[in-house]
Amino acid sequence: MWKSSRPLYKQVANRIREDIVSNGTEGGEAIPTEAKLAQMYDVSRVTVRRAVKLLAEEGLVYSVHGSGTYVSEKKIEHDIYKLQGFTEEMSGLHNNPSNEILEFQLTSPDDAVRDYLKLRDDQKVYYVKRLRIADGQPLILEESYLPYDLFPDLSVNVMKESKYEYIEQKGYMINRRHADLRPILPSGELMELLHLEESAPMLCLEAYSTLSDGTPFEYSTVYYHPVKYTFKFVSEK
Amino acid sequence: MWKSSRPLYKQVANRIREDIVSNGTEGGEAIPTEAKLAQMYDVSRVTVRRAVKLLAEEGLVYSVHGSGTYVSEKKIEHDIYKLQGFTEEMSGLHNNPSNEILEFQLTSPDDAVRDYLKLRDDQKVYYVKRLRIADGQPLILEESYLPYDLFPDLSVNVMKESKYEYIEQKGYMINRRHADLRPILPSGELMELLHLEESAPMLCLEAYSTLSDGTPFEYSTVYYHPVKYTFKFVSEK
DNA sequence: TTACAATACAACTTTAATACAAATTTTAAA
DNA sequence: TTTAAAATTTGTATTAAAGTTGTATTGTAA
Repeated sequence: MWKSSRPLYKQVANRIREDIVSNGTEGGEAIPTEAKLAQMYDVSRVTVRRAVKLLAEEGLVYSVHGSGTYVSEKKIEHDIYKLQGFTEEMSGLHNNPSNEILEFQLTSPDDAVRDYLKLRDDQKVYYVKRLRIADGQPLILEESYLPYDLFPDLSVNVMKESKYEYIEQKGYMINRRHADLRPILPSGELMELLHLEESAPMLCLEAYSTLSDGTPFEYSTVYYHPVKYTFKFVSEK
Repeated sequence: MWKSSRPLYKQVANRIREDIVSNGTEGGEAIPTEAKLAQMYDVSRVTVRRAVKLLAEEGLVYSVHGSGTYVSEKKIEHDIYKLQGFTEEMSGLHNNPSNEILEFQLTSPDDAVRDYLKLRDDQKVYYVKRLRIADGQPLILEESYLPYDLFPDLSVNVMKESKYEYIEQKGYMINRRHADLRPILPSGELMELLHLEESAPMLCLEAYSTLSDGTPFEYSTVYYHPVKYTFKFVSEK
């Protein structure tokens, strides 16, 4: 039944792969348990495990201890840390980046922000307004609101560096970022800060981010330089 | 030929999601209580809670302690990571979608289009200009170029229905879409077609799509109604 | 020696069942 | 109208059983 020319676990891996495709198993769906696979292909569970491990290393499936083995979702590799770095890279302008902190204050949030961050009335937030600069040119204006209770030791120096790096160093697990992208016409202040000559339409991103337990930890509005930034992205089915 | 299924709580989440859509539950309306959902789907309340938590993380619903779980207010959102056609998107929102074909002709592409679609000089393309309408309101203007060689039997009727459905019915596998999103001010023609009163900035998407073998099969420019359409990212870590 | 099989057990997840706490909404009483 | 109690609903915790993956050990055949 089994050729001995190739390692058995590789043959099994190939059969599992074929079956996943031919059955049209969708992303997120579970494949049979290791015990069942062993029975189906008439091999030992050890061999099945080696085969599954191969497929997992390929990225086709992933195993969850105690739960099962699932077919991977075909997702865009989107690094939440680098949404801004992503666009900078696209424009080829990631030279000598820096952050200029325009405002940094502890304040009471307005209702909209309080709502997004799910805060009680007495909770305060940091309001940070910073200009992101590359090659001496202002490219991005960012306004962020961060709950004081989550980041009691937030400082200007932190915001000059990587915000997300700081958050993860504190042991928080970043989970999702919900963002809305919309076109706007720049205000006078915005034109001044980004050194805009003409009032060309530009992109504005409104986002709130959550930790793995669902707690919102940031609400931010980001304004992108109209000429130097277009959003490029690749979506896969 | 195996039974493969998602975890129970994911199935429940999907059923709840479907029921919200099929029942036409409006934003702000409550969904059944966890106890009722558990009874309806014949699962435990724990499972229902996990499912609801999933939907809450997605942003579809939100729960209020002691009160209930409610459907989030929703604009028409365009999830750009889901490579989804307009028809499918709208049918998910039960908005009675339709397409009005403004132009349909076989022509020789200009150099830019020929370059994107990797065509020889003698190859021709369909040029289709269509207005996409939901609930009687024009929402999207799309200009597409499709190679004649790939779709020799393309017709106006096809373009009145779902383009991507047609492509997949022909046995092609859609793979990627490379897109570039940028803000513009609408032209006079655009304002007229989309029934815009004021010259508000709007979004324009330029994209080319490829099949799984890498063949480009479409180049298109899409203009989105500025008020009714927002672009939504959900990035996960 | 190496690859595979067989077995046993550990660690973890899922689901269920139950009880109670906390917040909101409804109802009833004053 | 105001206040207080009751009912409803979501949030949290615990326990338990069954199922699945992870790990280790030993045996077997080429």
